[in-house]
Amino acid sequence: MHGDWPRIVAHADMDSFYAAVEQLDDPTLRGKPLLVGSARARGVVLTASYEARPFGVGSAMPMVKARRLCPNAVVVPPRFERYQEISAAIMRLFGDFSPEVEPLSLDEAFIEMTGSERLFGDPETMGNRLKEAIREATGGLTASVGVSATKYVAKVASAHQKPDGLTVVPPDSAKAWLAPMPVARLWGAGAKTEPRLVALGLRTIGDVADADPKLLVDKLGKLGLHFYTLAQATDPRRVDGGRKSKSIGSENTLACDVRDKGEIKRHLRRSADKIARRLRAKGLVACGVGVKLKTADFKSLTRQKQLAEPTDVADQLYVTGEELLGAFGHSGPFRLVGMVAYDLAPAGATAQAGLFDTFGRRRQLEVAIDGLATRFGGKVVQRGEELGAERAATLAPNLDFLDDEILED
DNA sequence: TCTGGGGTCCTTACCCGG
DNA sequence: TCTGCCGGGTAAGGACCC
Repeated sequence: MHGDWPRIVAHADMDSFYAAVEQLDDPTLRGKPLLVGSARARGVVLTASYEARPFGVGSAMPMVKARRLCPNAVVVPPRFERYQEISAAIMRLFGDFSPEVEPLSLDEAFIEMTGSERLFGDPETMGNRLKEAIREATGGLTASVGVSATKYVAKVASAHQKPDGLTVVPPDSAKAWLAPMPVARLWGAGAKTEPRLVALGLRTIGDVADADPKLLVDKLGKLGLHFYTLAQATDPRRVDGGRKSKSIGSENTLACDVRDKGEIKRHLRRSADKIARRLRAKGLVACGVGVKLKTADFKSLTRQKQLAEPTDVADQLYVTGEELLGAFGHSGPFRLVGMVAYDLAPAGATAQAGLFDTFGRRRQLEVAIDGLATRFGGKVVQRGEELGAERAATLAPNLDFLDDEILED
């Protein structure tokens, strides 16, 4: 029935997750068209229940438009903590199936199932077991699952039959299975890139698979090669359960556009508070801060800056944000104010050191403090990423010197 | 009809030092 | 000393995803 499976990758995607959770928690909402999203001015639909979708409403649609299309819909504001709670339970459940689970968002994840046939059966049985486990653990939420030999095909497969679907695509038929689909299904081809592909005469994924890869790279750069690889169904990316977040942000679209510096600063302050709280909750510090403004005509402007010292303190984020505000050569009005913390590193675990590398250039390094305790077990960390021994030796040829520097702190 | 909030990744521009 | 080139690092912006 199925030939060689060099790898087995599952992709699980919860069906209209936020709306389904609301219907789970409040039985009176079941069977009704439901829109989850802010009902404030300028709000959009986060998720529409399946009962609402026949009216033509969907994610990212302005709430006013959705209500016009579906006047009988119930609108409820999102409860992210609740979705997070259920998401965490589902991700833990996936951990019972595989040590390699890569969440993509609250409601979907890749699960590396290679080598698990003996425990969970053939790919189709695996998929059914995943679905059943989710239903049981959540008290009735459904997921759509795709199983194939690569991440991309598994992801397309999970979307193939929704809701409550299971699609298994054996590796030897994956390329042919993708071929008739429109190029918009390529991961990374959105509103801007899809027309570019069509303009090149490429309408289906099969067209891209048969195209000259040199032409694709020439016209689309790295993205072109990415599309070519996807279209061959040979996507080599591994399921990566160890991804760390690279930034934490908070932004707000205002009820009406503002010019007033004082009001902009108040929003900045709120974002700084929120970000600092989330940094501390995750045990992280930020080494950089950015401010984002969106003009009334939808152009987004950003300014960013490295911090003198990594921080998880709202005041320090805010002070830098305030400074950056002066660097915008635009007086508004603005419809959105936001802040981002980036270059995240584990809090407390690192201290900064400036030192000169073998080329005599000054480098910012961070040294794990828990490593200092054992003096010779120290890891060298740069921007939160552990450096390999070889690279660390190049940047910091004398770890003793580095230890001494830090111990004097 | 009027466009959210959370992110990631890529490209381009520019500065700096050698 | 000036100029060009190159590479690394950083900043800004844009496209995309859910």
